[in-house]
Amino acid sequence: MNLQQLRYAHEVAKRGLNITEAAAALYTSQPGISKQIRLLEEELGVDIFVRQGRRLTDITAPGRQILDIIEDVLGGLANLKQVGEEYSQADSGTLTIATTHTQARYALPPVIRAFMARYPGVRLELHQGNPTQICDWVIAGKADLAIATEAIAEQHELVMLPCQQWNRCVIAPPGHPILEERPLTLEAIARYPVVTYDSAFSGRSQINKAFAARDLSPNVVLTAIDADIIKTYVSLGLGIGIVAAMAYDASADTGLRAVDASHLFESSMTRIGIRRNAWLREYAYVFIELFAPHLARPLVQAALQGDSRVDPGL
Amino acid sequence: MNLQQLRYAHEVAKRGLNITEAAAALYTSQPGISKQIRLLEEELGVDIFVRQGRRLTDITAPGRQILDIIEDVLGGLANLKQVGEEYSQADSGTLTIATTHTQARYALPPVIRAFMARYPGVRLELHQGNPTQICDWVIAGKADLAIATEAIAEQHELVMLPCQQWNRCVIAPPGHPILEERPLTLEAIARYPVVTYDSAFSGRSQINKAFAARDLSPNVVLTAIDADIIKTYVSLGLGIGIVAAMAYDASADTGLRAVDASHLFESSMTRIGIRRNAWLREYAYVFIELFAPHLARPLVQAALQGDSRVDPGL
DNA sequence: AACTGTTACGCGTGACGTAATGATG
DNA sequence: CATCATTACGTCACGCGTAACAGTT
Repeated sequence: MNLQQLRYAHEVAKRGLNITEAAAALYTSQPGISKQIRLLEEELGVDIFVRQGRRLTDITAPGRQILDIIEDVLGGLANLKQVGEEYSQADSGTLTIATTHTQARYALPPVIRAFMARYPGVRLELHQGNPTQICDWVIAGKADLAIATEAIAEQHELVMLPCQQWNRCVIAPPGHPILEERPLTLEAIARYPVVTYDSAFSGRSQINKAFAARDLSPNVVLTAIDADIIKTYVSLGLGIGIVAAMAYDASADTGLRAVDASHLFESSMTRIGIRRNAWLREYAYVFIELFAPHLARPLVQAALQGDSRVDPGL
Repeated sequence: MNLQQLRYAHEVAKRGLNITEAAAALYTSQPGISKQIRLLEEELGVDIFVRQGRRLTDITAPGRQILDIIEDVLGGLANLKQVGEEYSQADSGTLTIATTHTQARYALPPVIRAFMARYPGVRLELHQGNPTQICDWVIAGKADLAIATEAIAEQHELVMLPCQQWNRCVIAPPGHPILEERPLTLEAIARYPVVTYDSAFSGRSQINKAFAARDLSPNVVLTAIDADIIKTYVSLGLGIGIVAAMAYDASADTGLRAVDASHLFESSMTRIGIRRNAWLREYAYVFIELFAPHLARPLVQAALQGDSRVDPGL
């Protein structure tokens, strides 16, 4: 058995059972992969892939289990490298964070500022995407941490740690009648055109749920993936906006007014997602704790080991 | 990086940092191991072992973490092989159980009989040892399951699943005055010479604890690692015995009488120990469920994944 | 006809074993 | 002097790439 064989099988599975594509991705030849996979299957005594004639069409039952284990093993190898880097260059390296616009724009800046001051040698990479992409990146090892809201129903490969709870507010241009509604109701909101998040983002599902529960269908005239866009169009008078409360800054958003809407929508939870069993660099733990002070290192480590007892409240 | 390198480093660490010995154990040459380990260290950029001159004297801090990860990776490889065997020969293979005399003699026979009837093609191996050895065997991959009482305070590498609770009884030759004590007390027991388990076994610690709590020091004249020896000497009149209740069989042990002692000693728990993240053969799950019917497969699997929420009461 | 996986084959690297050397107690 | 790790070196095998071949759509 061979590490390459494991990498090959993994990549082929990842690339939709296409050996040619896997070969290209790994900068090697198709025949090499083909052969090594057959050798692996031979050694294990089980086929991993279903072949119809000369084409891979599916993964066998044992194949699924084998690929799961291979993922663990390859994750372990990545961890080994991390340990090496940690000790050979403790204060330099890269921290890659996959996150959404909302987090990157409103929640992360002070954290990143503090982090950079503390670890000037660490290169920070911020990858922006939707919650699904973000999680995939972390699972694939392309990012160390995912930071998002509602980020996908507990994937097995990821450990999700609760960070902050946040609520929404309704924004409108000054003088808009919605600002006079006391108390603010869903029914009132439903009377005006609404601008809010795209359905893949920022707990848009919470918003839908709240309206659905009252049998209301808001007139959503525009959806965006970030609050800045929403605010822009609300200023233009396109409608009223529903955004994360943290996205409204009274002093900066002078052309807008906001009304708290905590009571209308279930609050959302920002979470950090980390690959299960991942080995994190020292500075990654520091980053996490800067972002969510209650997530102290030992807690995070216990959670990474799959200890579900550790569920740090909020 | 290379699987061999990982195996080498692992074996060297296991063999007390002796490359020569590791080479012998792996049927290869010292220079090969020496070189491959250096290559691994070079690739990771960190020393795993502390060298004083030409001798390995210790493991470095990163080395400890690296070796931990290596253990996981090698465990994964073992799991791959298991999957292969499971599917290539579903009903044949080997199940290796490490256990103590008490379990092997009194608790396991009916289970093993049932198991053998169901899986005639599976070779059963029973390795007998003390709780410490038993756990080590499972961790080292020499055995699939450990079955023991009080088997060591929760090792991180092992998942321990509670199986049965059991109590003790006092045995004595017919006519012995202890048999007339109603109710039986620790003080009464302390008046006679006692024969019981060796301190490494069968919750001997529970016995000590009970006496210590009353400031009594029983006159232990003989300790043994199994109940058969104890019973033999009790029959000879050497003293009274304290054994697991399951070890006394009124119909078979005609030269002995027993008195329940559940109220005197804290009850003990038989547990099954399995390597964390191990991949078990189908028949291993069946065996576990035969032994402890409440330990259904999904429960055991969840526990193996390190899900500590799963703590199946008794 | 285009695409994809498999077989055949030759090359080069790299892992391994033997022998020799260097440290250490 | 015995033990043990490291260096040096030759050998062999295995993984890889190229080329040709064989199914699939």
